[in-house]
Amino acid sequence: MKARRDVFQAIADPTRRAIIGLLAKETLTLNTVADNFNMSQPAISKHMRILTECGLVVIVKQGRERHCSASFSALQEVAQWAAQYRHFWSNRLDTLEQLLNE
Amino acid sequence: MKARRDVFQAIADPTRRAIIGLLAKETLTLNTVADNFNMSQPAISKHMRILTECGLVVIVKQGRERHCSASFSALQEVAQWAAQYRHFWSNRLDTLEQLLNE
DNA sequence: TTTTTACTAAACCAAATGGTTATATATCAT
DNA sequence: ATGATATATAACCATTTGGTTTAGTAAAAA
Repeated sequence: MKARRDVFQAIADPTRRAIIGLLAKETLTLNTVADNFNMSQPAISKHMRILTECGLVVIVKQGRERHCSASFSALQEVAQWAAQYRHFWSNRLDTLEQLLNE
Repeated sequence: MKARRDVFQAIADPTRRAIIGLLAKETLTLNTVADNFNMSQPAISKHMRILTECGLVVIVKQGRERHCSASFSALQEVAQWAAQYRHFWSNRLDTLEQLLNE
């Protein structure tokens, strides 16, 4: 697995986006997260590792359990990247879209 | 290559994000785009195909040239997905809001 | 102390990704 | 008609991805 994680690459996977969605509601243990998906616990463990490596999830060890919480500040990079192009779809359509919609 | 394209997966690659950045300034032919990167023309052709498949780029054939323009409405999905978690990092909301209101 | 439980780590695998080079094709210029 | 240009397509390749199963380990429960 790659050493340095990128948040854009982390959210590319739908399972990982779903994990973030779950953790937005509440902190969950790794196994509880895994219960929500149709895949093995080690698979979720791997996804969780990717999410922690880019700062989207923080894991707190509590006994034998791993309590996973989302850390949304890492999403700012994504939000800002998308937002820089916002004027292209907000006030007006870009010229090409205008052409296509005619 | 996968049949159905996902915008999250499309923007996961830094080269493709850079292409979007270029096309935000102006419409460019495929070769002109390729000139901006240290990779072959077929490589850019492939990236462009992924970008068109998820609606982020529209290509207009003009003679032997392919005029590529960004179509940013596909980014709304990304912006909205990130925005739903915005209140979690709202202490820095002012910065993002400034950006959005530009 | 023994056995569950919660998780990690390792070995493995098929498929996808991101690149290459070589070749084909259509259009434009001469 | 011939050659150059813009791009596509194909074949190929190494690496990454996303999953699996099978151990191992540490903590809790019995």
